[in-house]
Amino acid sequence: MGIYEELKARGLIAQVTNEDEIRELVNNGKATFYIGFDPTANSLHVGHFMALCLMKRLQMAGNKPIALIGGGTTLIGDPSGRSDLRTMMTFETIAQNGEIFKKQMSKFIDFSEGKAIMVNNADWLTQLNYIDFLREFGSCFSVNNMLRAECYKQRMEKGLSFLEFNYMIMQSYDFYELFKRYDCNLQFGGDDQWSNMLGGTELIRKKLGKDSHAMTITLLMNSEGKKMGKTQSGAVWLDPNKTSPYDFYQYWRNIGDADVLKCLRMLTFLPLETIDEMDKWEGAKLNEAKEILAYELTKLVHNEEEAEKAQVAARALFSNGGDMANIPTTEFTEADLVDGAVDIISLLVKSGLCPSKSEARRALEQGGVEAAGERVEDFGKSFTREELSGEGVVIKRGKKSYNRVILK
RNA sequence: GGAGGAGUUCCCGAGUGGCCAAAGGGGGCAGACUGUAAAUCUGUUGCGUCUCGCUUCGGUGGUUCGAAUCCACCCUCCUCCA
Repeated sequence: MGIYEELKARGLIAQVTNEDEIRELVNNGKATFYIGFDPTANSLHVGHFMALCLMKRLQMAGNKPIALIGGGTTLIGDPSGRSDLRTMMTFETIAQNGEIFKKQMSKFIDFSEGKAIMVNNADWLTQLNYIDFLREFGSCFSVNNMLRAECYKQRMEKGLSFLEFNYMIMQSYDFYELFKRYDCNLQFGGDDQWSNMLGGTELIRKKLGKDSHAMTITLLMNSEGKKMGKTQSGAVWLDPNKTSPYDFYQYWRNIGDADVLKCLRMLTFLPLETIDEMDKWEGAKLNEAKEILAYELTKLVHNEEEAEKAQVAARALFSNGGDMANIPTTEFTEADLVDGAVDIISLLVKSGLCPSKSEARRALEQGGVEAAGERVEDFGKSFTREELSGEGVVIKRGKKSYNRVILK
């Protein structure tokens, strides 16, 4: 089975420009492909992770990846998949984010000599001269066609600025530039990028008379049709400071039954046969598959040690096995003590279990708080210096949020 | 440039002088049930020194005892005309 067939079996491929030619390229390690990452935040998230995995798989099959940091395109803002206007980002923020992206990517992709390259489209996009560019490339794009693209259609009602309208042209130009510079013959991207990517292949055909290809990755949706990797409090980040390995592990551990197998196929490097075997599991047995998924992904994104810790902590909290040493902990100091003790509301807020005192009160009222294994309903409950020293106190908010508070 | 319409809490959306911290729905959170799943039912959902106070309805000023609601100016978006 070639890499193309494997990608297909894993459900990663959404759309392709020409299946036969792409299969030929990819299976024989003849593709030089690129994926663009717009540095809109100060960390990569789960959505990017999929693309990184895909790059890695293709790299292992002998193809050459180009990671494109969208330092230039981010100055414009991609309207695809968004219903609202993007807020403009400063040049400095974008540059900083780009640097962070670089570091995070190097963990997954081998960027050593000749194996892969990383480029930043700010290098060429910011050098463009408006009039020259319009004459040279503006003539290649039909506004009529662009407006037919799905990503713009959705925005016709809500408002689309000329700035954002240009995004497609910039992305198309990127592909053209990479094609010329590095013989990049294939572009990958999320399925919402399809129209932008076709813009590139068409531009290359018009300007250079050459064929190039595009392929989109299935967007990771859950069974309810929502993008995965998003939580109420935002994206699931790859940066351990933004999403702790424990939370990362828990995100996958809590995934819906209907989505486990899909995630195992798309995101892990477990052999397909192993995954097909798990496909036969049903009911409570699926919980094991979730544990495997959570462990594998935490290992990939962080490392084996962190995955182990997260698993031990989770088992300690949810199934009375393992030890408490690795559960998320908040340290208090003498300065937090009032009359030698800390009240429950402060503990809930400072440990991050509740975002405000009002909410902490509510949680207590509703019987959603446990401390040291006992339900707490009294607002005035407090914990003394002695209780908080040593092993500390494990506080539980709701069914799944735990935090150990300890006095240092 | 002209004419009309809109901007409300996490999201959608009601509210057109006091009874408004603001209906309803979605989402979130908590409780029950369970498998750390889904579905369902119940409660809850601005902040705080919490039977009370403070801050919110695009922005800034104003009218009024009292403004999300009225007035003025500004900003943003939509529709039609140019």
